[in-house]
Amino acid sequence: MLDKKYNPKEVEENAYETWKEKGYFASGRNNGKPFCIVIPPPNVTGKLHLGHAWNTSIQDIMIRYKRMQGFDALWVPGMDHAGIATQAKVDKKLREEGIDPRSMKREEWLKVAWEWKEEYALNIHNQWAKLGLSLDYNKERFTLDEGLSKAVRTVFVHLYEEGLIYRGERMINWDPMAKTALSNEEVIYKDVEGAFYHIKYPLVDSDEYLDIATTRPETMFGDTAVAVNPEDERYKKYIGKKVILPLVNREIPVIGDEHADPEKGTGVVKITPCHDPNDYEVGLRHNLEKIVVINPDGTMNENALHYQGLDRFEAREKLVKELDEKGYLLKVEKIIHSVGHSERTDVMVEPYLSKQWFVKMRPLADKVLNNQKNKDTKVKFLPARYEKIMNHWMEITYDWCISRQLWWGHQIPAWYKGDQIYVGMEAPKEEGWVQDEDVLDTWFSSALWPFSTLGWPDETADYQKYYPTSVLVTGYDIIPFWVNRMTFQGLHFTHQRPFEYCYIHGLIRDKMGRKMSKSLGNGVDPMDVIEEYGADALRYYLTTSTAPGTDLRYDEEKVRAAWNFINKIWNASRFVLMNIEDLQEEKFEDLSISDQWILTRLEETIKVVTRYMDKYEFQNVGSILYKFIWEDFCDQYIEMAKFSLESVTTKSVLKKVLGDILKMLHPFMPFVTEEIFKNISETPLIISEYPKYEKNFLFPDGEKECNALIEFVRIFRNRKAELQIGKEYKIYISKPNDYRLISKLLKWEGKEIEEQLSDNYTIVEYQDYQVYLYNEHKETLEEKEKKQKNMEALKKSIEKRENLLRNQNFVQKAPENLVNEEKRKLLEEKEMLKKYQAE
RNA sequence: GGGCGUUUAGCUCAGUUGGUUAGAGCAUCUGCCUUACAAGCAGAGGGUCUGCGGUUCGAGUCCGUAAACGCCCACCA
Repeated sequence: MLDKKYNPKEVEENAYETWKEKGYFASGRNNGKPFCIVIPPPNVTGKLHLGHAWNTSIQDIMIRYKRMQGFDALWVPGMDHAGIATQAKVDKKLREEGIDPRSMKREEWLKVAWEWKEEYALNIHNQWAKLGLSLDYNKERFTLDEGLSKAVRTVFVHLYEEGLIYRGERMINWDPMAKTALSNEEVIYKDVEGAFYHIKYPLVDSDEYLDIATTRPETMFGDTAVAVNPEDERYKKYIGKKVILPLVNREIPVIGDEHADPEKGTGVVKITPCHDPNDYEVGLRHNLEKIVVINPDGTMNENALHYQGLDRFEAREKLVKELDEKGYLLKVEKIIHSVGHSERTDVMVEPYLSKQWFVKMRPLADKVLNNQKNKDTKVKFLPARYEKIMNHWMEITYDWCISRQLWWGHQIPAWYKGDQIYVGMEAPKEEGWVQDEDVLDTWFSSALWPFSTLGWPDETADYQKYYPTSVLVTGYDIIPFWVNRMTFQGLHFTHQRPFEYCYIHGLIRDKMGRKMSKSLGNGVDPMDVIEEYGADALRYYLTTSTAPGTDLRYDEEKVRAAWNFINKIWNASRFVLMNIEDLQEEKFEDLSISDQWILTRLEETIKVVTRYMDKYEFQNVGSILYKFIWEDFCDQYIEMAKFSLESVTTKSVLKKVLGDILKMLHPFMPFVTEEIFKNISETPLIISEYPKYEKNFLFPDGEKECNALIEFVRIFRNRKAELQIGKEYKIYISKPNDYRLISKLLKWEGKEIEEQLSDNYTIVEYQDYQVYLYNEHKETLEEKEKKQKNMEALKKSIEKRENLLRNQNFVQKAPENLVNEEKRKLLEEKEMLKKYQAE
């Protein structure tokens, strides 16, 4: 029997271990159709946040639902090594211990990193358990494990051989803090305060000068030209002349190039090929000299005169001062402009000329775009509009810079010997080959996740059975990083989409709608929420509060409301359990109208819930179950059942309805439902069969009759409340009917009288039910006003309906049942009005 | 500059291919300790569905347009 109070801590304590030990999370337990989800692997950098809790709860609902429906459900767990992020954290930890991480040997450092990984993996496992996620731990993978590394090398070698991976010197995004290259997707543009520095570049052999506006004066040491637009009347006469680079006193040419926009700045732009992507292009067109002035760590190098060794921002400040003192600074205009920042370290990204590995994107992106045109093979987004985001990125794509100057990751399978280069699965056998020091972008391995976790490139049984996967669940923010890349790698290497559906959810925000972040201090730890309200309440709240694809504002009040709902279920279950203790064999004979009503409502609920579950519209499932359980089952049926608790039929119905409710709720709130279900079944709920819509439990006549009864009770209570009648009243039943159930429901404290009295009564009626209600007090003034209002509303409604029915367009074009319905209502309203008038 | 989203009750959000009087939770008001649950029960009030125009017998829903807020992309000397 259940405790008097619902206590999530007790309920959730041991269930997870039991499920896990008994093997219920494991795939391959039955011969059902495969249903597979691979978890978006969390980074081994920290703890899971609310976004993870949301993301994984959604997946667990899908998996538990399909498992109960008899699918062979596989949910693949795993984690991501998260290159830059993890390396940054490990380095930070080492520095705090007084160790310079870069002074370590690579192997030693990796040992520390793996220890870090183990520690955080344990942490994540504990959190998954708290959340109740039914992951198949037999299949767990890590992006750096052997199998996945093999997949990574296979893909790299293949793409290289196809010419889709190349090595080249390009302008890339450089993170001076992590000292590594980044892909374009890892650069976040932020508005920052900066300035246009107007600098005087004197023309050679002339008193004239050009006014150059730049936001980055410190790169001037690397200027190798000044550009004007060839169409610009103001400046085209200077093309071919030379200017003197201030302080450096180097002569550089004035060139004509369309990159110079007459509308922007002063119309004259300095060209620094090594420190600006556009300037780099200009440099190539005009064959300009390339001068690097900034070191990989963001300090100025030997080309920056006496600024050598200074940090780039410090150098800027001092240089501007010097230019001013020497009369080269014309003016400083403060501006707000957007500047690229590293996603992980948040430092300003430096455009940098560097030799890196790239994936040639165009052919791969085209595969995605073409595939999305095919209805049968495309990745189906839920909601569908997110397909546009994928397509957009695939249209504008750039070559993907995949090499990272890090230690934590898959080392690039390329070896060098002098000018020779070898790319292969293993190191060349001969002496003297040295492997590329760099590792691959984390997303390079994540992109293979849906098939590498299932054993690819080997044709394993799992790969054959579960691939392509059924659904991928992720937030819209990582479509460009991850969804796109999985899709093109999947299409290229497995010739199939990696997942049939891509279910997109939003981001979690705080109550004010702001992103949760450490700096704002508005983050919420899901473990704290679980501690207070339980995982079931958190899961139900997260998964039923918004429509797919929209953001969620975290609101503790709503978690409390979810808790409340569970408490209600708990109490209703207690009531049922304490009354079915002696039930031997279930019988569904001689069903009362209330039995028929709840059974019919149950079947209808099963039908609709199943439909929405199949569409993954959990918000709708949530509200339907909430209504059915709280209003239909608790407020109506249980109240009616109280008057026939000794009946085997009533007990049977209570048990059946409760059982099916628990089954439908289980994917959302696995712990509490399993705990209650123990009391009514030998079979664990997690592997029980999901309810099926059964027509032989539909009783439309009984349902209708019971609806009338419920409606009459509602009206009676309503009238009684309006008339402010207390316990003292008399009733006269004017139409013969079975009023026993009603009298119990209404707790008619008043006296039933045998004949009708003449005054101070109100008729309460609905369909076949009619009673005269006598109160001690006269009708109040408000009551009269109310009646008047009702009459007016009725008259209006009647008029509206009459007009509608007079409209031949409506009568002819609208569906017949709708027209009939209108007619029926019109009659009903007219009759009601008549009665009002008669009173 | 290009694209997307949001705008519905005091607050947070639902609202399916257009079809009863637009719903829920929380909050508010009234009355109840009715023995599963007072974290509850029975009732009540509260909406120009952002504005304007159109299509339609009928629009919160479809189309056009304007506004506010938010997001993504591009540019940013």
